[in-house]
Amino acid sequence: MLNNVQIAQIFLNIADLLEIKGENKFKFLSYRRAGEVLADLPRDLQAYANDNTLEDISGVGKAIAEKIRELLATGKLGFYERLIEEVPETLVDIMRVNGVGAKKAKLFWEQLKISTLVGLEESAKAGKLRHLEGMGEKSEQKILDGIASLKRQTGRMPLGKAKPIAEAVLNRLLALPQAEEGALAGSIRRGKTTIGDVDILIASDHPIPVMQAFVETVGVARILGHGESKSSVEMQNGLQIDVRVVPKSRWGTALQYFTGSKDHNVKLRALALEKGYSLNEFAFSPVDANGNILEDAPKVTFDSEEGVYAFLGLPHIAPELREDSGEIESALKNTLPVLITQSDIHADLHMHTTWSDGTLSVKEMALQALQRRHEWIVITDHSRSLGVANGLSIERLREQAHEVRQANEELAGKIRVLHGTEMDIKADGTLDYPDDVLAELDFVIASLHVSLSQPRAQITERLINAIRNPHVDMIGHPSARYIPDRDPVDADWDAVFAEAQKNGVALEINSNPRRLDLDAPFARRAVALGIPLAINTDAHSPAMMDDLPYGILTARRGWVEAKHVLNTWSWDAFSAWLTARK
DNA sequence: GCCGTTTTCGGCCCGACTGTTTTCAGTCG
Repeated sequence: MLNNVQIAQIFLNIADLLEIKGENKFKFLSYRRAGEVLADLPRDLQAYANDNTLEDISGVGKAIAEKIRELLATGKLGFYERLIEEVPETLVDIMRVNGVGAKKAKLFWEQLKISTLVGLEESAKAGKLRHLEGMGEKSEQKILDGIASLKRQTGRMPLGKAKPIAEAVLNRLLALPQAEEGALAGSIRRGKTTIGDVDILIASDHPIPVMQAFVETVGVARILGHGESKSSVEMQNGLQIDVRVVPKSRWGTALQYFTGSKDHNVKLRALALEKGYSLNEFAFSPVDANGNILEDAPKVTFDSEEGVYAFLGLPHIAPELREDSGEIESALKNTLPVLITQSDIHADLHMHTTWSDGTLSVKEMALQALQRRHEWIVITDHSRSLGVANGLSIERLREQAHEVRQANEELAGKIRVLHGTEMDIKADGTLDYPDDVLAELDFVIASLHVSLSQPRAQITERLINAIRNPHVDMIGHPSARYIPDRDPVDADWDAVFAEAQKNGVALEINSNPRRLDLDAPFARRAVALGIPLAINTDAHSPAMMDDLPYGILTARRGWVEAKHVLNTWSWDAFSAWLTARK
């Protein structure tokens, strides 16, 4: 059976092929939008189909819902098969080359019978492209550069890797005397799990020297564009960075605009039009009844984002929510969530020590946690079957209890240290410690680490079996994905969530930027179902304790409030929750 | 093809940069 991502990809391909065909713009845009939405759903499309709620998905109407049903039922789509007989499917690869869009793809295909990336590269090398209308030597070279770049690319970069690079570039630009203000915008500011390219915004009345400094930044491999107020570069590690410079007086509209997402902005502009204004990155411009800008009328500008939203009659919408997934409707009704912030967290329920594969002792971890103002932590080393991580035998687990007790005595009044485990859910579905051992612990995490490619039924059964054990308090990194190398496990998440809801078992949002698991759409679903969450670092070293901001970003993207998260609660509330579970 | 607190029909965002042009189309975000 096709999964959501595969079905989404088919719609994205349809969009590209329809665009090449010259089909109505809004038609192919609808397919593209559907593709983008489907890739990010928190449930299987089959589940929506079963509930008859496919058309409740934003961007999915009657026609696309019908196509999804056909794909689910047969694994094929007649419409798509007929389309790729007309337009070669491989043209979508050509459109991935920087500088090649639908029109160029069509041109190469019709004039030179080029339908593959290899064919495009050969023709460009042979100097055949330059003679086509609208093409020249420079465009031909640009295409060759684009193909080379595509070959280097390893896909989107994890947030945790891209963000520090982006911040370093931003700080260099902010050090320039001409730069008045600067910020990361785009998907990094929204906290997306993976980053396609980096957007940086600088406020300055002297953009040219800022642009010059940017394209000369250390680590730049290639300059993709270099204008007065906008430039793009490709870094040596393949990351693309775009910088825009705007005057300080327009900072608010510009930061809003360049933070996106595209769909969020489209909705905001529609809202602006209802109020008689056209909104762009510079200002609100009054329009006439036909939507034409009144050139003589004064434009409205804002130096803060709050001003932009207020002008539209909205409270400020946090960047993490700006995905057009209901945030504007919610803002209009004044029912936006009060999103969790890092300062709400005062505990960490998942951390490792030298007892298994961590780098510090129990007390040393506790001292590190204390430095980060935590009130309590849970030591959760690996369990016995995870040999590669030096998992604890029952005997060693009991010895560790003594060390935890000792740390508590030494740190009394400063921080509480709880004794827990990150216990493996074994391949056969059984748990790694017997119930009587689990009963001795303060907090029990159950996690998947092995046999992650099992079929759906088996993975689901393992998770559900763990949730049903009365001693299990939380499922750690539930999908076990590892970005970008390992996909999430294939499970019936509807069933898993239902079981967690029934048993009051918490689900983790793991802050490790390679995990970020639960992902935001799943976190949002957990909130809707009233399943408690915990945002933990899974720290194996003190440095990893500082990954917490990534977990917070993910939670905020999932509309999570502090009250939904166990480690924001007071000690009394948390211990009462634990006691009630025992 | 989708969508609706004006609408079930008639809208659907818009500017910078590039390379090719002699005034603009294509691409991108």
